[in-house]
Amino acid sequence: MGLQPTTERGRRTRQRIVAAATEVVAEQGALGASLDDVGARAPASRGQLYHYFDDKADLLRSVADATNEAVLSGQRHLFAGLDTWDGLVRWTDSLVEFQVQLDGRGGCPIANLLGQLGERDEDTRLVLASGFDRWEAAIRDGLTAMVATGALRPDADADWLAASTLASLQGGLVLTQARRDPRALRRALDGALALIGTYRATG
Amino acid sequence: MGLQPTTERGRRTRQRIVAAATEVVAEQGALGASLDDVGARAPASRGQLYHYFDDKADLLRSVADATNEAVLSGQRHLFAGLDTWDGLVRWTDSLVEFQVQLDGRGGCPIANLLGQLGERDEDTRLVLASGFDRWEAAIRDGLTAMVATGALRPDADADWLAASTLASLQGGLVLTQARRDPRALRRALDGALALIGTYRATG
DNA sequence: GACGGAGTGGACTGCGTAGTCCATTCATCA
DNA sequence: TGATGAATGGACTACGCAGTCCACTCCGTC
Repeated sequence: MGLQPTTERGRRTRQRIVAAATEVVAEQGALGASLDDVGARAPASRGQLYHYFDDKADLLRSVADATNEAVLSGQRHLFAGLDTWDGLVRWTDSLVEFQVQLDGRGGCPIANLLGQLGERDEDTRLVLASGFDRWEAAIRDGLTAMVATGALRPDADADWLAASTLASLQGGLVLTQARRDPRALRRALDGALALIGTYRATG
Repeated sequence: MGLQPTTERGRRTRQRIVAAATEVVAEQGALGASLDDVGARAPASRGQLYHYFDDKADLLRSVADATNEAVLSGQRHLFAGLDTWDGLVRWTDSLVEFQVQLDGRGGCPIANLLGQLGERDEDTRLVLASGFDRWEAAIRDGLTAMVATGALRPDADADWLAASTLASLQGGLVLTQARRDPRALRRALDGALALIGTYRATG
């Protein structure tokens, strides 16, 4: 890891670089993003880039972390509602709506980075895996609460359902990106909802 | 598209180049694979590369096609059995077992290419989408047959279940790659099986 | 007001890469 | 056997890139 900034000014510069790099990487891919691009976007000079990061791989690790934050913070307000059936449905609706706005472009930024860097940099892979872990945990917490409140039957396995739901979401995003059609995500999430639905308490 | 070979010798050379490129791209990624690497692996000279392909993007389109073939032909013998519950289970077992052998590395080659090229080359995106289409069709055909034989209830929507199952598979592969743990795929596919299972005819 | 360390700017180097070019070889057929 | 077009080999060009280097500015402290 490069030098940590010790002043407020340095802190802002470093963060500006990471934000710019995250954007450029999302647009051009990790290998396609050049340090010249990042420097121009930030803006930041070569000296600044190498003052705060050891090399490009080090910068990309920070980009992975920032990407986790961007994806998860975009859903934070919906995670809280995952402890009710309606909240679960609203969350899926919101994910689909977001893909509609994007015209089915881009897929999941975390998964994209994983595909580009996962087999090339072990540290980056672990960062991205932790993003998925937090995502899955948010779903699991909601489902666990539903079991606790009796909204789901006690035999519902929240761990399994959460893992399976995140997989449906990720796969739905892959197919949506391939086809430029958010209905692929809709159908995948409907599958996940239907599976969870089989554990809804009757009455 | 570059020149099509007119002789048998040329045909073999072109195909040797595509096979080598497909390997190199799988290992290094699309942007990371250099034409020097491909030429060394085939082996083939610069002149040969540019005799059969317009440029690197053109070669990558053929790589996408070859990747589809490689992934789907590896499962062809299992697709035939997708018209029974046991065959469905065997198919999922085989996918998981394959990931165990790979140590959870690599993910889905089609999805990886999509992430790297899908937003940069529309033709390549369409090639990869057709790979997913064929994959989904194989699943759908099996489920449709199960409805026809009465193994699944008539109200089972084979289109939706096939789309949802492929999404679970793709998402399971993403999570498996992130965590280096094939159990992520196992749980995702168990979710897909459980959903299909809710439509099994009782008796 | 000068000292020192954090932060900055940007020229420069070396190398890997995509793509060009052309001379040469191979295979077929008259 | 010589003509022809496909196929081949490989040197070469132009350029973009990661990474280096160093002079310089900023700013708090004594």
